[in-house]
Amino acid sequence: MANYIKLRARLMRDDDIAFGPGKAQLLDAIESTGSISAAARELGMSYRRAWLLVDTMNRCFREPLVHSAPGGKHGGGAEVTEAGRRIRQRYREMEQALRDLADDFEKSLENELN
Amino acid sequence: MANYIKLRARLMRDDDIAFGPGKAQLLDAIESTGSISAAARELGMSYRRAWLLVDTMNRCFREPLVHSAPGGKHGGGAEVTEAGRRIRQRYREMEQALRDLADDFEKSLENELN
DNA sequence: CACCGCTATATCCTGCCGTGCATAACGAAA
DNA sequence: TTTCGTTATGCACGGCAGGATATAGCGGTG
Repeated sequence: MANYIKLRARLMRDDDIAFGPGKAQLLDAIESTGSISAAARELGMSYRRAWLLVDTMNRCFREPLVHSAPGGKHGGGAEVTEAGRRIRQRYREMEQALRDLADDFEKSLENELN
Repeated sequence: MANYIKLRARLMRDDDIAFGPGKAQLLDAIESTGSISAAARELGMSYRRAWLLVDTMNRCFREPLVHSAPGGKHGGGAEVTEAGRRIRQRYREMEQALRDLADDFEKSLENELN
């Protein structure tokens, strides 16, 4: 039996999601593959979706988190900027702190379950 | 501009959601109205959905969180059990602790936004 | 200078979640 | 014993998020 607390923390800017778990994961994939399309393939999502996530991130923050360019060798590509890495790290730190806290509560709720 | 961190914590039991923010709110509404259907109306959700949420809760936990009965005066009704109140309170405490923690991180992320 | 893989964007299509609706059973009260 | 509002459950419809597909433009490299 897999009993656990599923957490989700999203940084909202008005009505759109500036940052969240999916976007953090996407930054990882872009960093390791060097392109949005390869990252999308790696994560099993459509290029459309990946591009929309990147676009939303870049629009929400002061500095872009991903720098991308068409053309060039093997067709340009994309890279995670300094700001991107910084924001991702802050987010991950928050995620970890939330996780630790949730785990403290987990047992007291879990032992009420079947 | 409404910038904030949206949090969601769900207690999972295998594949179904044993408890979460919607179920906590539903318990409140059942407590104040005395029936599942009135609670659903109050929250603007379908009776079907409300009933499914109650059913999932009751199946996941050792003791039922809601006791319900058909028939009777004005058609039976439903009430939140002692276990229901206890679990809801534990959950709310966790939610509050997570909220406080997230607020600490909020500013360091928020001031990167537009 | 043609090729290639990528970015960028629009349009169509689909699967899923939840609502709406319909129905049956229940049991206290009048 | 009739009435009434509820519990309990199934089924068909609709909205919408995301996938699939199509197309155009870009610019190093061979």
